[in-house]
Amino acid sequence: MSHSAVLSPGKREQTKVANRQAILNAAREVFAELGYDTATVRDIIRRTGLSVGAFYNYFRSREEVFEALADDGVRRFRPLLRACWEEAQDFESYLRSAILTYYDFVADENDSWQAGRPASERQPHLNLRTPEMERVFEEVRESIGKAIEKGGAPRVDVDYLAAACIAIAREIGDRMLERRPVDTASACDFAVRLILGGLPALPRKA
Amino acid sequence: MSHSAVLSPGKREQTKVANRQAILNAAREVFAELGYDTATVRDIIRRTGLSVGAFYNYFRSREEVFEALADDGVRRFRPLLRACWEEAQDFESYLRSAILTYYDFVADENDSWQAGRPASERQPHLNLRTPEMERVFEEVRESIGKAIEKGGAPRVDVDYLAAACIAIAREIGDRMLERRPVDTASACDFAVRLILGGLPALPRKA
Amino acid sequence: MSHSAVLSPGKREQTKVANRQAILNAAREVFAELGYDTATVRDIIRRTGLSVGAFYNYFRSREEVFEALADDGVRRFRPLLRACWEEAQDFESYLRSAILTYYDFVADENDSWQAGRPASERQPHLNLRTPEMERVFEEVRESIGKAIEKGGAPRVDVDYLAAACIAIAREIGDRMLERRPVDTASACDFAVRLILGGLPALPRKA
Amino acid sequence: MSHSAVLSPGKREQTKVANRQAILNAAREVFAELGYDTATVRDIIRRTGLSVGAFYNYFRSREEVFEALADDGVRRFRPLLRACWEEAQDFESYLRSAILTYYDFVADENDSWQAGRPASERQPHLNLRTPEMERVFEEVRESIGKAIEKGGAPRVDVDYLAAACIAIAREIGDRMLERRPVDTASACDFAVRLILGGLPALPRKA
DNA sequence: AATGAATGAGAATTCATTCAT
DNA sequence: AATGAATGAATTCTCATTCAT
Repeated sequence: MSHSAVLSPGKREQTKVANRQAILNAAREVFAELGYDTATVRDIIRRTGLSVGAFYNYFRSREEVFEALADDGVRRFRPLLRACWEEAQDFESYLRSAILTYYDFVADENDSWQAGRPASERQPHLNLRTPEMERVFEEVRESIGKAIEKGGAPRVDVDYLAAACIAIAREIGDRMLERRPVDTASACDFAVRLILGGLPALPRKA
Repeated sequence: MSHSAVLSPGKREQTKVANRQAILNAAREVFAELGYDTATVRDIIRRTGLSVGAFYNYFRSREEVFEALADDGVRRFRPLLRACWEEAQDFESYLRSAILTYYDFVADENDSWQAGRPASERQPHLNLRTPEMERVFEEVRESIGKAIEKGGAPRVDVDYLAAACIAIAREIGDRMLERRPVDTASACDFAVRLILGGLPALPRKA
Repeated sequence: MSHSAVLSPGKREQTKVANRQAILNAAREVFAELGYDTATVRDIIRRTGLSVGAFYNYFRSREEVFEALADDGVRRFRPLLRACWEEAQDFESYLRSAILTYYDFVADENDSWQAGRPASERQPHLNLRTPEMERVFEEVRESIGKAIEKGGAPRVDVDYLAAACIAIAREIGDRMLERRPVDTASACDFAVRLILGGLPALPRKA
Repeated sequence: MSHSAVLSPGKREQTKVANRQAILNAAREVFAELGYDTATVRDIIRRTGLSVGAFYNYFRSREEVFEALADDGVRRFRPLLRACWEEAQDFESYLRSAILTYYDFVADENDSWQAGRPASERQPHLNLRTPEMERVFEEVRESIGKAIEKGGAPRVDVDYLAAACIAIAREIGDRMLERRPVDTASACDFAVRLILGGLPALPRKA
């Protein structure tokens, strides 16, 4: 309902782009709510107000929409991440800006998913293991790997460390989204301190 | 023919309990290999030598077997975790023994899934996001929360911290299982040091 | 309706065989009435009183049932044709017995398709281009080829001749089935005379 | 772009009549290549450079285009056949000219379907059971019937005979098209001799 | 007229679950 | 209990046809 673009207003081209986007948005939602394998084409189009047939005008298969979704995510995220990399002076500053960028990104996505829907329908436990997010994470993992190698602690098990950083960032991120207000700054601070100094370095609560 | 559960040799005298266990084991395997949504009831019973009908004698639905699987995991894991708790002197010793216990547990599960199957059929990337493991993690999360509150850093954001510990332990655990030989001790060491002291505390590679 | 075997009577094995046969029969009918490409799985199972699912218990795909149908036809027809071959003294006697055998065969098939159905539902124009019949014809074509080469007119264009014999036999056969009573003997006589002596050799009508 | 039927060069100034003809031609091709049931409306219009919508300006349905195609075929063929009829002195001369006319006709159609396409894309087995050809055959059948009744062997089973003549002509015709070079004269000779004198009358090979 | 996106009925196939034996 | 055939709703995808532009 909320996305039904369709039918009358605007030029052909506009509708086309809008419909494609409506399907992508719906797919993002459905996938976050139902999980990758459970989400069906009908689940997706039901939210768009379009017909099954229309779906296949925009995407050749169920697979393809998830591919496109993933591409879409990285395409928007990659440049942000690259900027962090280029502006970073050391590992810490890179880590901090990368994680914050990620948290702002997901907070934003989350907002747009939840937007315009009654509190009763809010999805508290969005599944962040979307194909979109997986791609974003591959991106992050790689850049953390490079940052570690370049920046400082070279004799450490980089594979384990990158995996752990991702895990921390992702998990704290999930929790962050469940709190109100969503506070990306302090979540980021927590994650960075944990990675850099462990338990003793964590911020004390008031 | 018609009245005994035959087919796989050595399962000749399956009692009711044994059949139930056979289904659980098969389900664990199938789920680890195929993933929750992809695994079908027929995939499961095929490995047991039982019939579809028999499946429904032991479990009311496909759902239920996964529920039971989860219960089964915790039932076996909980006592081990409780022992850690009771023997622990401080947060560090608890953390170390809890994580090691978890790593030994999954390494073991993994072994038994892979046992008796040709190297060519080994599943390198078992899916550890089984319902079983999710429950085990809830258990761990809770105990970490309690340990933190009791043991040391009281003014820290416990929810974030427990989540991060879990994330680290789990992710490092996943990576550990993909290496040969599977080295639970050093994986545990890595995880504990990261949690307690962050990057500077990590073990250096030779 | 007419074929619904199903459900209660008889042993499991009996039902199984009967159902498989019911599907084959229904497929033969449907294909004869609707043509190969138009016939759907639902068309077939509708006549059996079975469910879609049951169809896939017996045949792995829509393709497979048509394969099986074709096999089934040849399997029954081939031995009859072989007998003609072995008993034939010359090309004429072979031709005559082969064509008669074929006419008896299709008359029989036709009977069983039409059996037990009200006159109003009789299908006057059954499509004999079923996969079944195509196979039968390949069989016949080959044997005519061999008979020609062996039996007599060696310097003739065998490929053209065999094709023409088949065409004559098939087409006269089609017409024969539309007449009442179905008279295989005189249809066969007509075809054989035409092939062996052309127009002048044809039987005069009373 | 938006107002002229473009795409294939040389079709720039398509009038209504020309578009209609373009669709018919495309349909003939597509049907010969793909078969009646497999050919889709989109297959057809793709070759014309027109749009789906345009198709429905010229034909009310997929059915209708095949109807029209059939009509088109007879409309072109009927006068040729009538000429044969009028010039024929006896049954033999009629038969010979009618069959030759038919062979020239199909050889021609076949040429135009294959024209301007690389040898690699040649369709060796064009489907001659098009609605167009079916109509042509009805035409031929009828005229053969009349020729027989008028010309000579009156006491023969005309229905069987006409059917057989058609069958021979058609089948030999199919084979003829698969040979190189396409030799309509000798194919016609073969068919006529077979009809008029049977096996003994056939031409001997060199 | 021409365009091509939208529609939705219908196709093949899968699979959890039931039930007669 | 055990068996496995039967069921039918649900899935992905296709395609003739309609209709707003």
